[in-house]
Amino acid sequence: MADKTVIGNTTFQSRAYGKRENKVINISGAVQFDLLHVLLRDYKLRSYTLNSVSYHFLKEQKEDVQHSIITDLQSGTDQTRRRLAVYCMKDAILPIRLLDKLMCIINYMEMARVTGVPLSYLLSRGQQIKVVSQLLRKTILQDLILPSQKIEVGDEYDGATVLDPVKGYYKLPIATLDFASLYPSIMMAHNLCYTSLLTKKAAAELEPTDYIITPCGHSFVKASIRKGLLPEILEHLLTARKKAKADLKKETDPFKKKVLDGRQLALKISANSVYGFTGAQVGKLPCLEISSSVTAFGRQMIDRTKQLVEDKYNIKNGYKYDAKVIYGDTDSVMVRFGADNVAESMDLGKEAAAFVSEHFVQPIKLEFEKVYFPYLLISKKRYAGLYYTKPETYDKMDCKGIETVRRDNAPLVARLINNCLQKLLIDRDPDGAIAYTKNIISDLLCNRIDIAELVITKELTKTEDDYSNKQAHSVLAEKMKKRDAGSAPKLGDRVPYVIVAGAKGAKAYEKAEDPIYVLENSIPIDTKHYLEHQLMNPLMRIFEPIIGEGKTSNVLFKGEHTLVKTLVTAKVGGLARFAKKMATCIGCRAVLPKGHENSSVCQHCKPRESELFQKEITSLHALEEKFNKLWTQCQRCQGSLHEDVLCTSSDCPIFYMRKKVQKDLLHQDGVIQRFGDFEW
DNA sequence: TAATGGTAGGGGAGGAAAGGTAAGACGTAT
DNA sequence: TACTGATACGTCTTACCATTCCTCCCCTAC
Repeated sequence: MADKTVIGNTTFQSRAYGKRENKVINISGAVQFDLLHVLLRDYKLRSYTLNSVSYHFLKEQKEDVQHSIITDLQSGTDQTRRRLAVYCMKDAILPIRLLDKLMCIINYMEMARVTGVPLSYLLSRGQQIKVVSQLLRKTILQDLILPSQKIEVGDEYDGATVLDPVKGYYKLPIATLDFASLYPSIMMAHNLCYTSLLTKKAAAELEPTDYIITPCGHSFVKASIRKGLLPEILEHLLTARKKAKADLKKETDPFKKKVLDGRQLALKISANSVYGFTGAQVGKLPCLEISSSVTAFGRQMIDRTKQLVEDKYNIKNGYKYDAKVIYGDTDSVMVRFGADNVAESMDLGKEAAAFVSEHFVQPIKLEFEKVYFPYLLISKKRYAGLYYTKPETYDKMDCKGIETVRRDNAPLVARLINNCLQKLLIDRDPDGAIAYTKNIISDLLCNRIDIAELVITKELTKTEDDYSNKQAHSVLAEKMKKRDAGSAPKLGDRVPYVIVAGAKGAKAYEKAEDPIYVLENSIPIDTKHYLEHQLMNPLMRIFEPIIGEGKTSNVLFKGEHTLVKTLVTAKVGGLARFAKKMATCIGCRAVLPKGHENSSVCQHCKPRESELFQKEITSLHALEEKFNKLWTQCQRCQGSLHEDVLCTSSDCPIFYMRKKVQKDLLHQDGVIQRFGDFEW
């Protein structure tokens, strides 16, 4: 007998995944596997609409039909109902294709098997349940019972050390040494577990050789006396991962290769979340003695590593150069050995990794991972460089923390910075980068940048009332709710917006607007805001170390390219409401005298009227051609060349272009109309 | 209600507070 | 000579601004 299916509300909240409100239904005998949740958890994207995700992974789009049109389509003709059906079918087929392509089911099944939780838990619950499940698997073998602890909120504990970076642009290879699975290996090496934790009293009764005292003053009994559960779980996970990695290397079939890769990834994630579990204060079994000891060991180790490397690799000890640790974060150190070629740096890196590993308890191991050459170190957690794993060629350009990998800026910024870095790091062509940047700035100020490139998105992490400061995306979300509650962003959604021209001194949240609304109402963009608040600082940060402090600002932001601004006037709000539009001459833009408002040109330009008419006709044709191209492209996308385009996909650059050209076309048509009585 | 991995850190934006300046108010001397 | 009004000038208050600092918020590194 099947249960009655009912709809319920759930909220899920965690620091990693944010807060979301969902509807749930119970279906007996079937596992519900929501692709949206998979994507939200596993991929960091600028937008999570089916359209945008499909384009991202499958390079395929679907028609986006606004909910208000659906009723019209249904109650229309056979033809419109057919379109609705196609739309619905696409809605169903795309998720399946995505599931397939991303191998979601396979990876999630692997995870479920490794951690021992039902498949549905992986999407409806957090990380903790997986660790609890593994703990229970172990405790049952040892006849232990997991206590049901009352949750009490304690203080936060100290985390990892981030070494102060020696900022700058490095033209010498920088070797990177990493501890492999740092926190799990610390827990294994020092036998840190609930079952090995000693009270002060218990420690006093033991021989000093039987237990260790961690850097933050907690005592744990050694594995020889009693081996902890957590180290056992971790061992199991990491040996399984090693095996999966070895199998992965042997495997030739690309499909099975992906499966094994998914498996080893799942194992890595599980191992890492064991530490997080002990530090999760709002959790099943928090144990800050363990988590704070783990981080304390980590802090000690990174300082030690820095010292060991710098003390050994110097001219005094017979090496060619003095090595210098220029940066390090949690489990890694970046070393400038001084060698000027990648191969030599790699050799030194490998040697140093082996040397340092000797100084730590098994299974802690420092590994040589890669060389950056050249390397641009901007600040803590922000750097870029060419990534070498073999001496011959670089594998990729690696960017950490900077605008190219962040989702909370305009795509224009990410693209510009990325291209500049390519020119600076790969081509080593600062002049080319500067010229390119100037071009883009000029394009921006002249309104030649496509609006899709200017859309900023931010996640709505709480409801309006919970925000103590006004934020652009939350204020806009509220505004959109008033316009149309159905399509407005909800809690946990990413809100797209652009900054439009507004009164002088207006706050950003007053100038944020829905991109589609902007298009439909031809609201001008505040290009200056984009230059000053989006482009300027990131550009300064990457250019300054390379072309020199002080002069960057002059080179990039002063000069002709910033003067070609076209004046834009707002059509809504501000003073614009009181301004009266005057008819101007199409030839010279002079204001037409009273009584002549309907003419096309002024007296002065009259002789050139036919020439001007030709010019306007030409640009009309150009626009028409452009529009036709975009229209056909959209028709192709919707899969029929015989029907109107209804799509309003706010993630599609073509949609924005089509809308813009449509507006331009209308305007141009108006211009032509003014020549009305022109005689040939 | 039950359930929600961790800390470190950069950087943009808003908002309060402290600081600077010009205009006006007021008093005084001539 | 006494009184009054006009003017100039200095000091204080006030309103308005730009700047600084702190906090919130988002996102990322590990």
